[in-house]
Amino acid sequence: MQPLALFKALSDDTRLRILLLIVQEQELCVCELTCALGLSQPKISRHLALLRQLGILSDRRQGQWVFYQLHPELDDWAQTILQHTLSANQNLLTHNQQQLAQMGDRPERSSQCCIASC
Amino acid sequence: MQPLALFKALSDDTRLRILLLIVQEQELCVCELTCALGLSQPKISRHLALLRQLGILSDRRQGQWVFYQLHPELDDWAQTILQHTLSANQNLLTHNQQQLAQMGDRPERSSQCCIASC
DNA sequence: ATTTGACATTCGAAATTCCATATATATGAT
DNA sequence: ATCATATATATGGAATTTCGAATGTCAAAT
Repeated sequence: MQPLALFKALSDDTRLRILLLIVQEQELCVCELTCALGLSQPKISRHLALLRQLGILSDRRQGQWVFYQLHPELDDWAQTILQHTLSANQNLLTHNQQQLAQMGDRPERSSQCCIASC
Repeated sequence: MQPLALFKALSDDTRLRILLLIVQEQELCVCELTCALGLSQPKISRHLALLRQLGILSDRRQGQWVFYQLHPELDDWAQTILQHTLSANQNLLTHNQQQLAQMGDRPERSSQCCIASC
């Protein structure tokens, strides 16, 4: 991951918030992000596609939902940048986290579920 | 310094290199940057003006030359981001550093000079 | 098979960013 | 004063990015 590519990805408010929220929450689906950011679904989706193509995020489908998380093979330095940006700027996400907390009917995760039924 | 503002500043190759070089070298003047990056003087100058207006760089004039360094009041987290980006991507600047090393007639610094003559 | 909800993609318009060229200013030396 | 060097700014156009609206796709449920 070239520094320039990472910083271009981070130079848009929507993408920056998406990434910091995901760093914070580990994994979020499109509808949760749409709700947390209060933006249209196509807009969120377009930026997620960009972050996926860059190798910053990875996605997994679970039924109707698509969950995004940091790509497991994202360079250490990039992960550190994100982590450090988050912890030094927690206040930025306050409103988004409230929106997420108020959201009803959030989909359940079943990735690390019990053995048999999966 | 808002994260978005910093990342927008870093999302251009010229500005990214300028900043990383300055982090590495502490202080550089316009002609040194022009030489190290192999770009036109107006181009360098325009990006420096932008970084100055954002409060990322500060400048001081010394005779004919204007030297730029990281703004002393730049947020800690921003400095950390820059420092970490540099140390994890030293290879990016190899060519620029060679150009700088080959440059003749580099201006002398006299900021921390002796008492009387200044 | 159809419907529904979640998500992705396409397209043209609008906004932003970038650059090259030209020009202006400041300093030091003659 | 004048000239050369170093640096700054202004302008116009090209290239890139972003967005909204409409449309397409996929999976589960009926």
